[in-house]
Amino acid sequence: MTLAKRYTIGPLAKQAGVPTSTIRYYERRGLLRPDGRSEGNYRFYGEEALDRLRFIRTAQATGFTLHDIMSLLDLRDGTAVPCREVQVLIEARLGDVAKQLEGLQHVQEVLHASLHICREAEAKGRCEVIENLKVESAAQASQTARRGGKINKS
Amino acid sequence: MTLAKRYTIGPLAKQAGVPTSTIRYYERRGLLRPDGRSEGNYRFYGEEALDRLRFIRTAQATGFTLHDIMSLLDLRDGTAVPCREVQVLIEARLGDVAKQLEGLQHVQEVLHASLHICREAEAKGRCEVIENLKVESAAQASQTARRGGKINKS
DNA sequence: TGAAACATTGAACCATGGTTCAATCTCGTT
DNA sequence: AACGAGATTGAACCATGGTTCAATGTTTCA
Repeated sequence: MTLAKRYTIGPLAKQAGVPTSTIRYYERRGLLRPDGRSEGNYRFYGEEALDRLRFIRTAQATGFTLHDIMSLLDLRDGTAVPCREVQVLIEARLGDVAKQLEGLQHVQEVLHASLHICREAEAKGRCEVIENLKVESAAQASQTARRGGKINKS
Repeated sequence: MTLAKRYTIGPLAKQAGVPTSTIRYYERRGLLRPDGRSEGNYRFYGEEALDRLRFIRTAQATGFTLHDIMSLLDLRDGTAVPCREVQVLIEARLGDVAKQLEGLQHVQEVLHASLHICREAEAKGRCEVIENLKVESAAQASQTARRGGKINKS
């Protein structure tokens, strides 16, 4: 059997690249429980905690809210989740993700176009990007980007 | 000359698809001033206000913060348009968007795979989705996305 | 003239995702 | 034993992007 490494909160935080305060916050939010407590009441964590933290950060970076992430983690943990329900959840997620992808791709196009125009205009001393954004914005009935979380200045 | 239409805040809000409270909020934040006030102190707006609102919503949907949007609007309003600054903003946003796209695509793959496995497992009465998610998350280093604004549930 | 619908204000409130603080405890080292 | 680094707690604080409220004023239409 593998002799499990034990992190206290500091080292874990360092490994994961987040402040300890954030880890405690996640714990408050129910996303990450320490494996246990030491003699002197220090939290300790194993490798999975690191996994979990990375999972959280990744999911967050892709626009899931902490709440969503909780569900995902529940799935991962297999917390009494029958296959059917899992499928429903995953399908819902996939729908969301597809929408987000579409939205983002459109955004990317608009930005690319704007940048291009801006660069060209620079030579002529006249910036038309703004006009462009204006037009594009008028052209869109109304877009939706469902969410997005603020993440640490990397 | 074109007889300018005058919106009061309500109709403007309806046209733009945002609550009036949001329009007042934008005003507080310095993003949108009414063209003037009526006899009875009602705000009134012209067509440009609508443009401006749509611009704001679009820019927001593309992940700019209200603060960034202010800059963009200032640029748009300014006679002299510093193209360089616009470019910097856009480039930053493009970087973010690219990262988000990558992340989302990965998530999509993972979810697809999970769904597939889940469906197969269903036949065998055993759900292995969880293990899969676990593995996938471990495979990722650590992502960063700079920001993202929450936008109205459409 | 009166009611309904809409607008005004400032201030308080909300959710999200955290950070900061003060006072206290524990650990590892010398 | 003592020092510093690191951990503990709950509570307060922060920024962002809004929403809600109460009390009051304005418009519109019958």
